[in-house]
Amino acid sequence: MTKRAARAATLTDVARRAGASTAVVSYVMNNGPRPVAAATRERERVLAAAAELNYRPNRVARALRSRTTGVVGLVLADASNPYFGALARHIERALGARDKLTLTGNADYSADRQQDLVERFLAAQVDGLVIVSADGGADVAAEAEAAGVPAVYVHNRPASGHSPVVSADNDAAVHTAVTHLRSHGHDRVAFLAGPHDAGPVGHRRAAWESAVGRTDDTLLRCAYARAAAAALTRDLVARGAMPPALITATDEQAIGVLAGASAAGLSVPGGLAVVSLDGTPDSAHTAPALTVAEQPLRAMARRAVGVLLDGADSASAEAVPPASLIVRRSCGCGSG
Amino acid sequence: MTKRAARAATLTDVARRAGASTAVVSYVMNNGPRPVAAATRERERVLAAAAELNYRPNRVARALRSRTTGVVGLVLADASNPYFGALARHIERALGARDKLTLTGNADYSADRQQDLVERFLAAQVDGLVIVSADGGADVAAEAEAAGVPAVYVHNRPASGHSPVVSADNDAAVHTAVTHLRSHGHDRVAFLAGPHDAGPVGHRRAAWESAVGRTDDTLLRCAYARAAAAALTRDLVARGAMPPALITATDEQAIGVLAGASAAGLSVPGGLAVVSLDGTPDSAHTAPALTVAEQPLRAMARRAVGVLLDGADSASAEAVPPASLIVRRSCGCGSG
DNA sequence: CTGTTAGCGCATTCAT
DNA sequence: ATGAATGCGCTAACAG
Repeated sequence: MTKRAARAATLTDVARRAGASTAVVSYVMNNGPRPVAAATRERERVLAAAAELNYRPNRVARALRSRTTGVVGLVLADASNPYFGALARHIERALGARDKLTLTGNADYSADRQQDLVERFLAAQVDGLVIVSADGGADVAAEAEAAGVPAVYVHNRPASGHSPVVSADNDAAVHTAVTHLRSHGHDRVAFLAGPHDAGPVGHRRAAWESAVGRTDDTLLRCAYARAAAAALTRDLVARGAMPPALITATDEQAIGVLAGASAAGLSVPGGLAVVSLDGTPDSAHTAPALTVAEQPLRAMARRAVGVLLDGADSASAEAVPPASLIVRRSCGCGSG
Repeated sequence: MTKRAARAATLTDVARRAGASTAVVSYVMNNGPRPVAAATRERERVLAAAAELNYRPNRVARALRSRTTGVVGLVLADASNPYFGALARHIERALGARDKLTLTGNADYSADRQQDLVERFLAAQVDGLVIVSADGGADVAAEAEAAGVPAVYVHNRPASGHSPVVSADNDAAVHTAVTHLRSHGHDRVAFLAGPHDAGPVGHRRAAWESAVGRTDDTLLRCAYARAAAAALTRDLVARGAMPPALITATDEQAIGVLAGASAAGLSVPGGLAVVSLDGTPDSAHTAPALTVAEQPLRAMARRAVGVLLDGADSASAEAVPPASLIVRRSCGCGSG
């Protein structure tokens, strides 16, 4: 209780206390754009005054003047989904490394809410926008760019979009998964897709079709939710209709399948071999551990931030490597 | 490509186009604080001009003038941890319902990084701060309050802190878990604690001790990570030292235990009954599904936001209910 | 009911 | 090398 909550110190306060002008103090605080005599700077002057007053530059004022906030908006379909959550975490980290603050918003898979969030972020004068949506939605990046704000899509770009997009190599991932399951002697490899074939996850279903190269392998469908996949699995097991080898479009579904199999008394990988396609951290500690084609989320995040801040052809915009197969127990490998 | 990225329209632009003053336009945009003739407002005037120019109020300028940004800073230990991630999601939602934008930062369990984030958020003139740390750290809320910015701790408050804190009722949760396991006939109930007994999770270990009321029940320890718990479990099973009934301090550990048990061939709940104490969404779809004492994360988030924005005694600051037991299969209940 | 005007805190140009 | 003065876009007091 030394001091009552007083008005925060401003540049003017520091200047007065240091017996200097606001211009000089500004030059000192920003190391430029003009030189300041070392004596003025240190010797019982500017720096000292700033420290004594516990001066903290007001970024709002700075933003108004310099037309740049140092804040980037991150629009997510839903951070509760571990895939998006992990992506968000990497994006926030990459942004922080570039000295940007992250304004985060969840659209809950709603195109309207996504639109609203973008509107708010634009009003907040963000320096850029990273958009991670599940599928569909308006071309909000175009809207941002019309307002002079750069934007990047990650994971999914709406059909009508033309802005840069960073996505994983789904074809390679699916191909890898199919090949691995076949190496276990599975002639037929079923696929658990989403409810509709929209978006990049829907694309995986097409990749599976072309990878198996035949038309009689089983195509299963359910929502991208653990509970839905678990229910489907219990039902299939009860009807004796569960195929022996399965690729799931997402980790969420794979985890649901494992839960359903456990509840139905079906052993994995004994009675069912499973490979998933995201490779989020969650997949490493399921029972049994999931074999996955792991998407390089961190590389995707770094590339997205590079493209956003430096343009698509900058050196900082390193390429995204293909998914890599991580062999664990759910496919039948290992001492399971 | 209809228009090249031009300077965004300002209040002045709208005023000029509508043939009105900036004051009137401001009154219209904000519905106040003074009345405006309906004719001026609608009839081919202000609203029309704003729409034609695609006017979007600059919140930075507004913030500078009104000394309030409409942005709240959320400092997290680590959003990758599903417990914190779920909490963050609820907090963002509660903040959105109050028309606040959320600036999110992850401290990665580092006190230094947490300090740095708070500094940045304060410089960004946030209207408030929500701090979710694992344990320890400086009393950053006090620092914020010294700068005139309200702050709330969620989950954990550092020992030296005096700011409001919203936390779960750990004692009740642990007691519930112990009682349930005993009802399954388990005389002894082991506990898997964290590496040190710091923070609220450490508190759970003390609650367990008092709940079992004896000194010879097994106390296990490992890091709050799935991998650590899985490794510990494999080791214990290999040595034949795994107790038959176990309460884990966190869901992360419980999931690790399940993974370890699966890898080691130990059946749950057959050979080991497990109850966990967080109840994050993840716990519902493990194999087998986890019985948990579920923390009311959503209520905690709402209360935190209520306390932050309206003060601790406001009506909006509804109380946090105790944890509720969710019975699933890992304890031995159900048709497992 | 509406117009004019003075700052909010800072970066920067123009003088010195 | 430094100081004085201007304006970023907006809100709200102050005049009509």
